[in-house]
Amino acid sequence: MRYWLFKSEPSTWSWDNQVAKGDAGEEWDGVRNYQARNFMRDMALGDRGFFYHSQSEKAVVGIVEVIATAHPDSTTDDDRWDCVDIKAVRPMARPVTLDRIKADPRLSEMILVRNSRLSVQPVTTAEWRLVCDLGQTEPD
DNA sequence: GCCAACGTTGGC
DNA sequence: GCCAACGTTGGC
Repeated sequence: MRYWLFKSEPSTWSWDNQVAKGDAGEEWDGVRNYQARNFMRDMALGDRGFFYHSQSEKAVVGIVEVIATAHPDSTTDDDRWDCVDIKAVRPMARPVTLDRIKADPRLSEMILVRNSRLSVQPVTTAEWRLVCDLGQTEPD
C-alpha cells in the first residue's frame, strides 16, 4: 500500500462533494499535468491518499481510497490523460493546515512544501503517519 | 489581486 | 532540440 495526496480547490471540488459520492466515489478527472498523471498510473487499488484543499483553506481535510486504477479521463477525448477513482474514507478529526505542516521540520521534505503546484503527489509512510497524528486521525 | 514558480507551446 | 513567450497554479 502506498500513500498519496490529492489537491483540489474547494470551490471546484470539495471534500463535501467527495463525501456526497459515498462508496461509489468519483473520477479524479481534469488533471492535465504529466507528472500528476504518471503518479495516478502508479496507483493501486486500496492505496490511501490525503484530500487537500488548496487556495483559501490550505489544509489536509480528509482521507480517501483508490477504488479504480488509472483509466481514460472521461472529461476529454485526448487519450494522453488518465485518472483514477477515489472515495472518501474519513475526515480528519482536525484539518492539518499547510502552516502546521511547514512548521514541522519532520515534514520539510513533503512535496506539498517543496513543489506547491503539483496537484497529485506521493507521500511517504513516515509523512502519512505524522500528518494523521497531527490531525488526530487513524492512519488506516 | 499580485506574482513567483513552473509547465507547455511553438518558432526557429 | 533549444528557448522565449505564454498560461496556469496556488501561496501570500
